[in-house]
Amino acid sequence: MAKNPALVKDIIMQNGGHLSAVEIWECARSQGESVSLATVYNIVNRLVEQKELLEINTGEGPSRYDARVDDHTHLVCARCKSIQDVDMEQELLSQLATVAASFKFNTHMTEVTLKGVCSQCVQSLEEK
Amino acid sequence: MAKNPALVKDIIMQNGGHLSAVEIWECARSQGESVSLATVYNIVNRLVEQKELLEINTGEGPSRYDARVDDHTHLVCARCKSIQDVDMEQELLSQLATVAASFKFNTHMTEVTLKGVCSQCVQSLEEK
DNA sequence: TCTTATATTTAGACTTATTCTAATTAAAGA
DNA sequence: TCTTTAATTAGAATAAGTCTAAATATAAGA
Repeated sequence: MAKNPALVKDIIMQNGGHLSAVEIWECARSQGESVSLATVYNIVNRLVEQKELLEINTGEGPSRYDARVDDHTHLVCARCKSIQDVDMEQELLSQLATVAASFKFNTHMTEVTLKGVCSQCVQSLEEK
Repeated sequence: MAKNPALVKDIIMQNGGHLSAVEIWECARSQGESVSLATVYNIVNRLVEQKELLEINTGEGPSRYDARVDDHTHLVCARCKSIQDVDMEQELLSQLATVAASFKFNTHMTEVTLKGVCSQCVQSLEEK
């Protein structure tokens, strides 16, 4: 993988923005990059620390890494496991920050996740 | 553990409301209940399905189970790993639901988690 | 009651996701 | 070049949870 953690971000962006470590690894290998899974984990962990990637944990399956790192909401489909990014209103964010501050909680990051069924899955369920 | 999944909920409530399966298990044993970890997992999984417990996944360490199941926000401390429940304004919830609906996303549940440092940890950090 | 059927519990093997370790390889300085 | 430092690696180790098949308990029927 050479000196290129940017490649990891590229791979993620070229593939919908939300990949697991194993998916990144498979993808890198399929493009002829010789890299070990351990290195992929090393790189994504570093990028997460540096806030260049966001780690998403849906509570099922492996962590996935999001190339978009600004505050936003995730729509996680329980059926197809897809993750959709949605903008978060600044107002909503500041509301949450205010609540947290009232508990003297020093917020570092805000995660908003809606779990449910995405439009495509709703549709394919209706067709049956 | 006899015929008593209610015991699991009791244990959780008597211990701050947010326990992992292993913690529930240890606690049950320490009160003289003979139960295996597999059974604890069986019970909590069933209770989560029945929406009598909420599974919380902080992305670090094991899942924890929350005895409070209505929509609310979690303040997760990165330092001491504590989880604090905070009421969620209905307005905020409906805002999120509206956004999701605009993507034809069929929301089943809403998770809002703020990660940061809790008041106690902020304090003990300042003392140094 | 005894017998059988059904449900619950269990220990331990297994799986998955991830980290750790120690060896190897590559890069950078002197 | 030789030496030091950093990056990468394979594979072992760990953690969390599930699965399986046997054991145990419970319930139901005769």
